Amino acid sequence: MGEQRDLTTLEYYVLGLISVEPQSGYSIISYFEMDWWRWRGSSSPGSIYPILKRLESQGIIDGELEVVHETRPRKMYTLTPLGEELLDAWLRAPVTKDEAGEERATLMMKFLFAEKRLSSGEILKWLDSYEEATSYYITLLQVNRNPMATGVWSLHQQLILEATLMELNMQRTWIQMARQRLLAFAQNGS
Amino acid sequence: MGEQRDLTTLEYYVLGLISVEPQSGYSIISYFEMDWWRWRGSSSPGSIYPILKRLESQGIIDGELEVVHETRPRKMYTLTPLGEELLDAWLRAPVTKDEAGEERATLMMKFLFAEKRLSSGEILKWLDSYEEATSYYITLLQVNRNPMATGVWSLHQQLILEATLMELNMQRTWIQMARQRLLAFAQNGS
DNA sequence: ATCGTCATGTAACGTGTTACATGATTGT
DNA sequence: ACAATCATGTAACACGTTACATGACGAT
Repeated sequence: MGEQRDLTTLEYYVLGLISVEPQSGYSIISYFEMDWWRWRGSSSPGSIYPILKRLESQGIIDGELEVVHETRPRKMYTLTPLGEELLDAWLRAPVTKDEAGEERATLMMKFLFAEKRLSSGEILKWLDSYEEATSYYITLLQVNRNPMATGVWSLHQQLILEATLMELNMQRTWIQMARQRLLAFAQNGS
Repeated sequence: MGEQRDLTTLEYYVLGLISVEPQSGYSIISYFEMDWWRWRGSSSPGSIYPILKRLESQGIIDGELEVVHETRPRKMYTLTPLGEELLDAWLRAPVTKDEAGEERATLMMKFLFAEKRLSSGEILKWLDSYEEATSYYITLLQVNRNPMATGVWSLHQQLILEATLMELNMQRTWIQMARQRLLAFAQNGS
């Protein structure tokens, strides 16, 4: 108990994977190697096994040797109540302005794990905060866009600003689309 | 000289800033604090000063105390020929498939510093490689998109795939726009 | 006189990377 | 018999973060 230090993104990723179903160190590493939706970081044994030890010693996950039948023994980890609490708090946390500007990969990761752990109401609330943070950034950047026309910014700087704005607008469009799909799903389960 | 170790992204960032104009440790830190186009990383004295020492000891940058007039003394760094060579090689390197999927911020940083260091021909070639890498990813993901319809993917997984595709398409659109603007600029300097 | 800014540094720390080591089981 | 895969670990290292320390100069 005592002070609860902040977990790293990688640690939350591990928690998320375990929350979907119990995992061994090896299965977590394999998952990172598939890497279907672009999470940066190779995550070799050198990071995963120490993380599992760390989380276990803090009572966040619980590992026990699988009953050996047909296959080699492996240590399967599940979330403890504390682990569930930490993960859910992290998933529920509203998106801040800073997160909207960077780290889309992390946000998508949250969104992925939220599917099975949060209620649709909570997920919609989270999307709202995401949209708000994104909109905040868009207006902020558009203020900077004016001097852009007057030649304060170089050509490349202008183009980079343009790219950032395009990305933020894309994010907003996606959020709206996601919300509608979630609502449609909730209504007729299609 | 011996083996030339790889520089980190942060080190290249520092090189880029110095290439634009000579910098002191303090001015570099201030630049990071402005942070106008979203580069992740606070970059406090604890990282910048060691980097400057490291780069200087390797003959990549050259620092000398500014002649003191009116203001306090500070160590201003410039690129050595080796430093210019390393920076330019990094800027010129074609975008790989991996970089296209992640790290847009780093690519934009390259694009920023390329403005003053590469010829427009080289920049256009770089954009071509960027587009190729992006297109590669788009086709790769669209293959994965089919099973999506058949219900292998969960709703959230589908949406995340959708977001990734939207981002990649946005990047491609931006690349094409950037190319046209660069060409227009080269022709009539508007 | 004192506060904020300019300016440079260091020391402890945490975390992820790289590389290595081990060994059992399954497939050919 | 041998290679590939499953499975777990550790030790050295590099890098960035946090926090601290120092001090000169300019403004109020």
